[in-house]
Amino acid sequence: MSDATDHAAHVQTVPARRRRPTMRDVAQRADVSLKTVSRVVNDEPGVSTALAVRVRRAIDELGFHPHAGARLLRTDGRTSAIALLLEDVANPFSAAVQRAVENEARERGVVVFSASIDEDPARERALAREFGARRVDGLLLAPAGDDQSYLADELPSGTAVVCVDREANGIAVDSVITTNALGAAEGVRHLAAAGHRRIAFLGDRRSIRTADQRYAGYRDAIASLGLPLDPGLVVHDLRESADADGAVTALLARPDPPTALFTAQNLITIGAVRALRRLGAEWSVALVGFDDVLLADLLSPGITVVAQDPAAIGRTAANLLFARIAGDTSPPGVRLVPTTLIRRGSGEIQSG
Amino acid sequence: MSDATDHAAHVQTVPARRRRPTMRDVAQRADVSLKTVSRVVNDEPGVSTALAVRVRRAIDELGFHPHAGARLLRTDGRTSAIALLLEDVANPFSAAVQRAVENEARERGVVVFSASIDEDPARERALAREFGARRVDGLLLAPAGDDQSYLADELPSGTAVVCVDREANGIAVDSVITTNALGAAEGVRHLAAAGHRRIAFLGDRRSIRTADQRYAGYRDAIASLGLPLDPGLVVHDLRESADADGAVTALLARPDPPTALFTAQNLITIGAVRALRRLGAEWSVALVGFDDVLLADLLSPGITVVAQDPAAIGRTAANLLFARIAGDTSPPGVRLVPTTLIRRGSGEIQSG
DNA sequence: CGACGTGGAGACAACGTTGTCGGAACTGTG
DNA sequence: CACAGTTCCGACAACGTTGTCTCCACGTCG
Repeated sequence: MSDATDHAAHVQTVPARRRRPTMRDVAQRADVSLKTVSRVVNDEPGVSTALAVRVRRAIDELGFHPHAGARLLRTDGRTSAIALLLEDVANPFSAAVQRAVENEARERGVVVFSASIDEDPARERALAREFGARRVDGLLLAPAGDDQSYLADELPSGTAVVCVDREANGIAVDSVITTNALGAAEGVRHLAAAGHRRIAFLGDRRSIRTADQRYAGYRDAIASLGLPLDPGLVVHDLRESADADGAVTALLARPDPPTALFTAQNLITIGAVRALRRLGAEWSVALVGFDDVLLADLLSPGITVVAQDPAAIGRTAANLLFARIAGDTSPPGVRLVPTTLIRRGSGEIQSG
Repeated sequence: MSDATDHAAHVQTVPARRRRPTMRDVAQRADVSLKTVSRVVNDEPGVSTALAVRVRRAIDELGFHPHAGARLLRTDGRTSAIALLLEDVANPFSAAVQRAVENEARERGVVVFSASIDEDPARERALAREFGARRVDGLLLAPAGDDQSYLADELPSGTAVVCVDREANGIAVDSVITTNALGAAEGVRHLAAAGHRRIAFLGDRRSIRTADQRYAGYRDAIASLGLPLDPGLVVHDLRESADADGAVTALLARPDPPTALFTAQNLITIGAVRALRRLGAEWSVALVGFDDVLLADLLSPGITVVAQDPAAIGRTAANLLFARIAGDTSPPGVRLVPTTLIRRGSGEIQSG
């Protein structure tokens, strides 16, 4: 058994803290001027090979590392860093977006600061300020609050901003969002096509713009299908899996229960599935969820979903941001990323 | 339908790029000295209220934002930033670790840079250098390569380092890791307790230390149970879900197939489940997976797993790192985070 | 042989901030 | 009124780096 392998051999201890060597130290050791060291470090021309070698040896011997902050100060250029503010990096959707952004950033040698907002507008603003002070080149933001006009105050002018997953409000910036209303409507119509007339809606807080758009899609689809909109079948404000579980349990206990469920967010979908299982109703009540879930295909029945494309969202947003950083000044707009209906069984259960 | 809501009203355009205001500009406008502005910004004593008000108004009018880089340069203090280098932020395990680290960092007003290494040692080193140049206070690293002695060269002296999920090699730093061998052994013994004698092992690349430790646990358990170690039942090098699917298919096609599977990583577990389903063997072949999977409880049968505790790992590692940053110089060591066996059905299928 | 590039190298200032110190304007005391 | 003690404020230097300019030692060409 070897959970903690022995690594006493070849250990190189981290040197004790001391003043970090600077270019001046290198210059002294190599017996050249400060500027010559700078030239070598930046691969500027105009240094003879002999000197360059001497300088490089001094750099190695001293363990010199250029100070990115000082360089930035002098050049006042880009920091080659962007900030990514998402709802919660642990949510699979956010994680996929983050990964896509990182891929784009990597290609450009840009690093990514990331942080979770947790649906807290105050935290959203504080984080924006924080990263603004660090002079990020751009900010990718999934807004939690309903007004982002504060960005004009908190961000140094010149900081590019692109919103992901949700639109910004009160400020003119690009947004990249899922076709929430269209996708939700498609999911609802899919259920109606299987004969369902009593389709429940289970959603997150309506203050979340995407949640509201998905509800709008539900409402529109119900109306265009000529079905009555029964407020008793609509539940908002579900924040976590367990809330959805409870809501489904309550809905199915009604005298006139729904025959189909539309769950408007991934954690809600999971809670609903749990409830249906417990009630033994997974094969009698139809279900379509918004946003895909890992393993959804392996359940019985498989979960039919309106899948988002987080990778496309992240990629598109990152590209827009880098274009802005590079100087693109075209009028900002909204990019829509389409959804895909994936049939797996739960959404094809017939009514009655 | 309203996926793109109209936000033409109340739009406040981002000002065009211009020189960002500095303290000097503020000083000029408020008709005070540069230093007085500095005092106000940092809430230092020794400024009359009247002046402070004037300065603050000037700051607002100009939209001044302190330059974190310049401040750092002067104080040569902490950057209040740490870097988090994980295998892949999109993997649920990594995402959970990241989230836990972020929680700890948030309490301390520290921001987190994060990046994915993707099992590429060269990238690991490049990222370490990158963040070192940005003078992060500390580095949280899930090493991909098998030697981290390069850290002594790439990192400015004084940068704290703690390894997560995997131990470092060639350098004396703290590590926080799961009890991989013990956990794997427990999973295997659990299968043996259900009467299985032919238990297959499916694992990732052995170059990954955790993968190797889990295999060691498997081997030790098999030996201590007095079972023969059949090399034909051991498959390494499974990199993704599909690889595992193929491996299981091949194993079960053998004349003497295993009656139980131990899958040593979450994606491998998923691939194995897919294969079992396709072969209709999910109720006849037992399965225990290492690392938990979302929705594992809703499958039929539920997937029995040896669950890791990524939140505890992240929390512990972050706390260790902050202690080091604060000056803790006690000898570095390895912290082990225990696993938990969660019985859900697939691991309790009896042999024969 | 003199004027002229040309390429290598260094001196100096500047980026935006903060620490140190010194000075001016008050206050209260003998 | 002289004096010390406060309180408030500003001049200056420094942090580590890079842009600009200058200088010097070459060779080269007319």
